[in-house]
Amino acid sequence: MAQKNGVEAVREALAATNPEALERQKQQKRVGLKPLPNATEGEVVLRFAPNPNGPLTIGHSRGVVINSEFASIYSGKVVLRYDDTDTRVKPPLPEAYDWIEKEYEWLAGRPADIIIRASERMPIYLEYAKRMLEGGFGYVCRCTAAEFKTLRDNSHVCPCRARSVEENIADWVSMNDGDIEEGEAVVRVITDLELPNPALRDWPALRIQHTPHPMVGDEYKVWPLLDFQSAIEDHLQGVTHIVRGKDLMDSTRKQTLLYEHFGWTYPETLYWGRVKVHEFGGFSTSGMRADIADGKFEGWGDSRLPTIAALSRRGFKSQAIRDFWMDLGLTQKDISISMQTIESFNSSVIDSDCERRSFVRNPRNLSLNTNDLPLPETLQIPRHPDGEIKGSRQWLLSDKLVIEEEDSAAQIRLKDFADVSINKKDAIVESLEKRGNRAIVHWLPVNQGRIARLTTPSGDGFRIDDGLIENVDLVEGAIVQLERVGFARIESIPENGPVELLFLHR
RNA sequence: GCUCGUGUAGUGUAGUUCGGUCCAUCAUGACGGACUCUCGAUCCGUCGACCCGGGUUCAAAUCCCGGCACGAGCACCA
Repeated sequence: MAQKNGVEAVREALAATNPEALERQKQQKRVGLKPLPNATEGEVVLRFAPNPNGPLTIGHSRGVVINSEFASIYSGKVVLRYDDTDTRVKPPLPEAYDWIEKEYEWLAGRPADIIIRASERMPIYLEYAKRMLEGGFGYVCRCTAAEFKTLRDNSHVCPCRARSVEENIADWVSMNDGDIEEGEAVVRVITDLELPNPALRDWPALRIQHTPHPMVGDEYKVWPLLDFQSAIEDHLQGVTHIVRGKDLMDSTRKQTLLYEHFGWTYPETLYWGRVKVHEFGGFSTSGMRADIADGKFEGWGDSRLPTIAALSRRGFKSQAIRDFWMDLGLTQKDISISMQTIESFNSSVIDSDCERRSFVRNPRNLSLNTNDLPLPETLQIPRHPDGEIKGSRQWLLSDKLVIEEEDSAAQIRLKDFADVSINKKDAIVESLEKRGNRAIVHWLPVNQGRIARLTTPSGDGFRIDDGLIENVDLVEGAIVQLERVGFARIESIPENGPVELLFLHR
């Protein structure tokens, strides 16, 4: 119509039939999370359930941020639950429980409302397993994994299903007594074998593990798998909404089947997609754990690792990580993002309260030739160029100074000081006023500097820049912006030896 | 292979429920400029997208059908 009769004709037609369409606002980007389905203010219970086989990674931080944000929107609660019911494949790391608790609090800005460890609640899960067997909707399967897979893939009934409740209970007791070896029995949930997704058919709920648990020892011989433990616990904690990765979609379906057996209603469930960061690839906790053991990394806080510990150590603020995830929102799309994006959020958070310092890499020594011009004895340089931080740093001028070798040019401007020309080992002052468009470089009077070393994660290793840092109010742990270099964290200021600087980002 | 999910600029993201000034939002990025005694910050501008093909309709990013691509699950891991 618009083509034939013009836009006005469309307007008129719409005015007659659908006036609202004309008043539509210009598009705007929705900010914040979409509302949770079926959520009641004050009654929302969410959960964040990591495996404590290592500290939290960037990947986990999405779960912390999204769940805690929803909780805050609805004045709800978040249950921090340690899913530590695997003693062998991904065994828990005892220190990780405390780490995760602290990292959760750091990321969310407040502690989790409830903290529970699955391994401490084993009697409950075992009791529910027994009820399942007694109720006839679960059975002990003595097939090997391979045998069962063949049956399952062909929708054939496992012969173990035909056994009586009494036989099942007898096996169950033997399993728990440790009389059946690992791999020789498993408890399954009875489902419809015609389910289109083979993964759901008679799925395994508990298996035998004789390896001692790092936290509770060898008290239990039968351990629940994630889908069983998680399902029971979500119900017990009154979880109303589950927000998790979409790799767990099949878990939702399995757990829903179990809920139906028990007569419970499954929580509302939302998902996010897989995330990769260009610089890191995926975030495998087990992989990192192995690499650390192999000595490839210095520890969980190694600045090359995508752990929260490393990020925080380098100087990323939790606010930036929250802003980042909130900007992404909750989508099921698999994405691959760049650290640059997170860095940009971090810059916005830290720039206005980071003091500036001069750090001269690869220093070239020069003598200051005053050229008979009257020079001040000291220089006053702002701590922050935009006055976000009041006050100035004071430099005592001396007759020796350094610039970066790479900045060597015939004529340069020593930032906040003077135009000089370089002649062999001399820096000859030409003017205190800035004239022309010569390059402005950062520099340092030699006696104002202190030996320092800047470490930058680079590929599999590190890049080290030795240099001189401005020795004014250096505070261990502080993040400063090294002029023309980038943000860095002051790692340590030893009595003797170089100040250690860890590069953050530009 | 089977099951499930997802496709909007380089990267992310809004809009899709309920079709309508949507020549499609915002951020980040790249490029250019202004400002600034940092290569930072700030400001201005430019670039750049509805997976493909049909269909319904006055009108499709949005609804329908069919493809294609990508991802995940198919563990006695979480």
